[in-house]
Amino acid sequence: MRTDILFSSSGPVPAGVNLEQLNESQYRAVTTTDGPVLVIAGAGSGKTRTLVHRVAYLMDHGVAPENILLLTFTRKSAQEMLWRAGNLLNDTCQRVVGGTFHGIANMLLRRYGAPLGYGSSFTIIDRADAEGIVNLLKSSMGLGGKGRQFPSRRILLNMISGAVNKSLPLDDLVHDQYSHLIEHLDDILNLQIQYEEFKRNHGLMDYDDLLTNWKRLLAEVPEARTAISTRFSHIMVDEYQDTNLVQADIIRLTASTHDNVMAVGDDSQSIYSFRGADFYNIMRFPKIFPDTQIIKLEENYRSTQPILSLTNDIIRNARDKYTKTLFTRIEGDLTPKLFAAADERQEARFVAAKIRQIHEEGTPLEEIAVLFRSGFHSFKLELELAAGGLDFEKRGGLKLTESAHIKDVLSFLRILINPRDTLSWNRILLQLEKIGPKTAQKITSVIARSDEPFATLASYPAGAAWKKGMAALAALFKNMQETDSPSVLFDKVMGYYEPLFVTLYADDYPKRKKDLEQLKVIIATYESLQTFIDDTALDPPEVESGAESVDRRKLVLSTIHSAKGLEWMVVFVIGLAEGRFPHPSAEQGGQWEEERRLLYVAATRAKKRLYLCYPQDMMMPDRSFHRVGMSPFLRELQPGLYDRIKAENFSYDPSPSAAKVSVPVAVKKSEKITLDDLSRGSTVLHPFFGEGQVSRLIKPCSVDIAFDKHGLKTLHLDYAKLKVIKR
DNA sequence: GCGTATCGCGTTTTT
DNA sequence: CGCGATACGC
Repeated sequence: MRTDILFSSSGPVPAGVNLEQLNESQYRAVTTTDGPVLVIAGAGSGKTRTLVHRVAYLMDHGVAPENILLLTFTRKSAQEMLWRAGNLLNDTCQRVVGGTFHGIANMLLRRYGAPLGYGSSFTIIDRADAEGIVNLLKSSMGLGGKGRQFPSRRILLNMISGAVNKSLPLDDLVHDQYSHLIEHLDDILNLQIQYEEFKRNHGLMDYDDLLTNWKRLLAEVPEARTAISTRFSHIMVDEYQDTNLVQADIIRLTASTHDNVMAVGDDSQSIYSFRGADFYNIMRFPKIFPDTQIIKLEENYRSTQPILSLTNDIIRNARDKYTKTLFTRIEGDLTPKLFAAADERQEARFVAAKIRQIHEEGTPLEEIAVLFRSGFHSFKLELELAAGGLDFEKRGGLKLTESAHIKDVLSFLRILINPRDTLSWNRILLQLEKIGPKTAQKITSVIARSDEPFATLASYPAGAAWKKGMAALAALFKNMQETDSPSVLFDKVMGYYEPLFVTLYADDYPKRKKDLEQLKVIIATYESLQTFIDDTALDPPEVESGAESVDRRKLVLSTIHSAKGLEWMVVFVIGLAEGRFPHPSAEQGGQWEEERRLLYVAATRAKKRLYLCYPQDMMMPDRSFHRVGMSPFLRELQPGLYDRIKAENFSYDPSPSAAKVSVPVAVKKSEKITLDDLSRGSTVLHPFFGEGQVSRLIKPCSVDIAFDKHGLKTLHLDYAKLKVIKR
């Protein structure tokens, strides 16, 4: 057994182990084996590293991997940790049980049979499906008519799920957060009842149900509680500040026989209260688990001091927080920059031009990110980047499983698992000619009530116009019931769907076709259709064709929420204007503080350079233009912590699309320049900086160039689009 | 008159 | 993408 290998200064280092150094606090956290531990960790303090090492440490001290439960919020982060722990031990950690709260809930509920009358057979529905149900119910209840200001289904769903997660009656919640909706309270309560009933009748479980059922399993079935609690002797929870009350209860109950819980979190990064996360959970942890050891991780391993000073100042005015004093030993002195653009267009151009410049100075594109509050804030920038030929990846927008054509295909498969899945039936029926919402709903309601749904479909009295379509559909399902291999089923669905698909999406058919091919690859890795369906609802796979994943040198555009836990060398935060950040509806009410933390999360993603940008002239909801100031969070900052960039000091090419698109193409086609093509004193031409002389060659492929107009720059030859004028 | 097809526009954040 | 308003066909 390798013992104490994890703290590099205190033990022997076995060969082949890629050891990351731990500091003293991290080491203490890693090596505390029994009893509750709360780790308060600042941004970039090596939380993940600490958890990874702890998994390895426990296994090294005789804890069987299957007794370790690692709870995270995204599957990606669970996978990353297990992979790194496996590396550390020169072994795989596949037997460690690591996953998302929802994934583990699904596993346990199927194993023990879900309480609440579901049995062990249910279909997990994602948020879009839940919205669909609410919409369906709204129209059947006659709500949302023309003149009435009934709240949108998104708000309704947030309220319903908020009530579950916060264990509050819905009317309290409405008083608390949605006072402007109080006149609709009766309708909302009624809708909630209908929604719960609908799910139960159709064997559908949403995210909230997964958790409440897990909690009830633990709380109400003593044998299950004992079995689960003894099975998982060590529980670790990442991002504890993002847990809601139900999740906190789950953790307490799961640990009921041993209290071996280690929770890691940063109260300053709590940004998910809208989905029930309770900021005070992390404050309460020591009370829930008496004798908790509290360990603080205060050293920052990500950002330079100027960035850290600015982010500390953002959080300085927060109301409640654990006091942490973050420090760093990372060197670097680039002060964060603040750019006040005239309007959105100039903001977009500034960011695009600056990205191009930084990229050509040698920073790879995948080390640059642009962050914003809401998905649509980046629209202008997306246009600008596309015009300039810069490749980017947008996150936090549409997921693969949210695009219409993928949903279509999944619907067939989901019906096979759960023939009473009304939403999927609806979707498929609507594809047929001459069947609209009304007809589809009629057919669906008959099918859902039937004991033999497929037979009912085949014998449904079809109208003359759509008889043929119905017959084809019935034939497909008859055919599909002959096998249970996921990839064979997929092919059968495509045999039926492809002709429809071509006419349905005639305009962008090839692009969507690629997505479907990708889906086929993913589905082929599954042995059971059930697992595939669950996974796509819980954590949709990313859209990434094989070719792109090899060469993924892409700039990232992301909502701040989707950027949590990640880091980049260079980060731009855009749209930091009044009325955009904080979100307008947060201005009164309890959301204000959370918006501040959101800005904190955004700014702490940056390692070396941080740019804060805002447009001074913006279109308002009523489509008029108004002059606005910078976000109130920026106004609070001490002025010395950032430099202002004046708009007039930054010139940009007024016609980027014509000039700039042609340059990269031409350079790509011609052979790449290497160090052999250059020597000291060579004259080169750069599309942005103009002419300059090479002053120094840096192995393996960088050069210093003194530009006539822009001074000395270090450029990376793989990225800079240089032309040699004189060797 | 009911139901289906079509076009234009606005969009908080999401496991 | 999805909603609402409007236009067309049975």
